[in-house]
Amino acid sequence: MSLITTRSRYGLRLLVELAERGMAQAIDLGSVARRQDIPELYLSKLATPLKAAGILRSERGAKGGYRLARRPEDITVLDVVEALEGRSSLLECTGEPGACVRSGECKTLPIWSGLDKVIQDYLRGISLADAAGAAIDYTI
Amino acid sequence: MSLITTRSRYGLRLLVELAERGMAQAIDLGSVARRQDIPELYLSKLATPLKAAGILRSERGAKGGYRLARRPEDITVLDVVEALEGRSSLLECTGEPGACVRSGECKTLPIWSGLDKVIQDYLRGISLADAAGAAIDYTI
DNA sequence: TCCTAAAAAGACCTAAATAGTCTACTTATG
DNA sequence: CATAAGTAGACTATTTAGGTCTTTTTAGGA
Repeated sequence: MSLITTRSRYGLRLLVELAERGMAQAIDLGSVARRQDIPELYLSKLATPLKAAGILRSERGAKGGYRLARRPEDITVLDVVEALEGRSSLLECTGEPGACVRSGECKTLPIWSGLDKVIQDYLRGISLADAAGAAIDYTI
Repeated sequence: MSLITTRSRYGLRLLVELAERGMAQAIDLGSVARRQDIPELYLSKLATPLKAAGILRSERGAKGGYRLARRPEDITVLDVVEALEGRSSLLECTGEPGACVRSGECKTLPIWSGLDKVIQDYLRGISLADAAGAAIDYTI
């Protein structure tokens, strides 16, 4: 239950690179892996859920590779994180109702739910197009 | 590198209960553990870093126990999370400068730094007094 | 048509973090 | 001085994260 693991971090770097290179041609993972210093076999495992989420399209065979399935403006960082971390919520107790028997009386649950919302709102507000653009200071 | 583990969740429940019961009398962990359904031995291990962080005070001997070291209004959820998770940042690559050799060129780093800030600002904005009060909807 | 480059799929492995337990010891109050 | 409490540290189990290996499938080009 880690919020941001290397899955999200590697995956986002892959997608930002694809966004930068445009959607015209398919790009093979090996070249991305080399440029980004990410193990190719590991990166290839991240591609599967990204395809399932409708973020990537793949083309097999020679001259094959990956390209974005949608425009960079239409893919948010939240889409990527959810596809790769495989859950919508960062906490068991806020995820499914009934996960915690105390949820009715628990005074801390709203705090974690609120945190969840803050995180999701932030990640939803950044698109791949934003990320691919010039270095932006999101901390302001 | 998990953002919110049972350490933070259990620890916050302990502190909220102490905040609710006031600072007048020391409260023993055993009774908190029973009411909150938390293994007492595990809870007792969380007390140590909370003491070190100046959040809890302990009193030994018969009629001993724990009480808050500061007023509930002056303890934020961020204080608690940092004391229990033992780190200030949720990501290696944003934590220490130089942790990632690519940080100069990395287009995704500012996104994670911004996330870090958003989370810290949120947690810093909630005090134990807030949490102990009536159920608040922090998601609004 | 065969060769090669690329994705697909799934088993497998290792290390680290998390959650929790056990035991022995120390301290303070009634 | 008995007892209820905290202190300290080793120990264990489970899960997750990170990464690797192998085989198969697909498509383009000489």
